[in-house]
Amino acid sequence: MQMDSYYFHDDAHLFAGCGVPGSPDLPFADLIASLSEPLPAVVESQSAFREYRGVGLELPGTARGGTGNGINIHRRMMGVLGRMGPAAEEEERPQHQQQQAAGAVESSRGFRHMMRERQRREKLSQSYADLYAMVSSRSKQDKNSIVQSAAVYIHELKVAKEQLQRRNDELKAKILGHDEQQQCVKVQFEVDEPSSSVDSMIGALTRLKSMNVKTRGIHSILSGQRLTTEMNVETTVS
Amino acid sequence: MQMDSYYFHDDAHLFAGCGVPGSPDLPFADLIASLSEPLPAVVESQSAFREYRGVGLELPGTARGGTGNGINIHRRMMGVLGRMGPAAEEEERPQHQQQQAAGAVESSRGFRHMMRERQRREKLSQSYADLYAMVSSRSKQDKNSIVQSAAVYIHELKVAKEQLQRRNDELKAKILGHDEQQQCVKVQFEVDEPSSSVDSMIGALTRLKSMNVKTRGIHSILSGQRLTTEMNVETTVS
DNA sequence: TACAACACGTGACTC
DNA sequence: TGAGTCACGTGTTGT
Repeated sequence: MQMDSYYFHDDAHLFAGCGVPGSPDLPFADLIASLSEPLPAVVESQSAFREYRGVGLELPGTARGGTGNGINIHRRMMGVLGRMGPAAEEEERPQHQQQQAAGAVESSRGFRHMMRERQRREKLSQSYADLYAMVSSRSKQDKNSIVQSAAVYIHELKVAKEQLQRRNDELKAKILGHDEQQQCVKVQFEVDEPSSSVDSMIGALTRLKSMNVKTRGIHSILSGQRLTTEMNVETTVS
Repeated sequence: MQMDSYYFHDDAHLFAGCGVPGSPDLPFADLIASLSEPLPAVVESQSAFREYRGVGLELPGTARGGTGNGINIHRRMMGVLGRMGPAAEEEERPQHQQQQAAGAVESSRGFRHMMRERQRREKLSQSYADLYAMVSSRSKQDKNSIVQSAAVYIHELKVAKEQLQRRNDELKAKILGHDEQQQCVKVQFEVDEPSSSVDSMIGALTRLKSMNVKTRGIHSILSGQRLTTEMNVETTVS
């Protein structure tokens, strides 16, 4: 008898989504959807897993961790071969406490393992959905596209951020006059009525300063009613 | 007899990685590692897949694509129930060409399916490795961490890029004088020798222009040897 | 010891 | 029909 070894526990329908993968608007949330109609308790195939890890021969000589991967499949095949024993379906066993406890332990272990894996998959699906929400404009809904698009998107964003940062620094340097392409020019003008023009010039200088025009030096000559001022201000070549 | 239904083809060891998942420096490339020692041809379990998709009952009444996810597990369970038939292990069959061809087709189909799935997994692992190279500084190596870190990283990069873009626009507006916080101030000065000062003023204006100081208006009065100029220039309050 | 993470083969489903 | 994708349960390995 060919057993499919699917674990259809009675409580499994509380967790199993078995969703529609190609659903276009719910990409990876099909596991969360709870089932509406209760299953009428068709099978109790827990006993089919009684021999679960029954003849697990261990083969401790396999060097784990490295390049020797071919041994693993051999090992597993040997396990499959060794596990080809009697099926032991749901007939009454000798009710020794040891066997009962062992069976319960084994069964609960497998069940917990399955549940953990199911939760893990669900969590991963949620992470996929979250990531897809970030790249949905440039990616398809399948996992590979999501991961690839995320990688290229992160790369693009990194590059864009870097050159934006550079451009920002350039602009800031331009404003602050810390550009190395700056030049000094002479701005020369004269005002009369220096008693009042001083204030106006100070105001003008203040304005110029507020315009981030940095003055390198000021040479002023007050002669009579005229104030001749020569400023070295920094400017930049465009 | 319980059959595990693992597909251990003879050529399978050419592709099967069976890697070490927790290898710390090769996170997802363990599939690529080829096997060194050839397996000495232990089993030929192709005939175990002779009844592969033998009793696939279809249940066409299930509305696919939507919220009806509970039907799927029922359907699959019905499939499992219905497939609990005679096993048909490796005994000699009547060698009809039709059955032979069918068996070859089925077997090769299952094998190709397995290979495709293996390639798909390998591709996905490569994508994971690529994505991990993008987020390796802030993520662990497991899949869930990679996907989650990628999501939050993309979010952070988006936010950073946006505010960098905003800051950039602000700086650009500050430079170009397109700030809405700008004010007009009067810069008033006078020069004599207007015949030569025109050029100097033009030069000064050019310099001011090259400094991105935008002039709103110029009012010049030439009286005698003096040029009185009043400019409205835009400036910004800090 | 139990748990977490993974790769695997497989059936279901979609296009 | 066939290729592609997915979720599933399972065995294995590292912590």
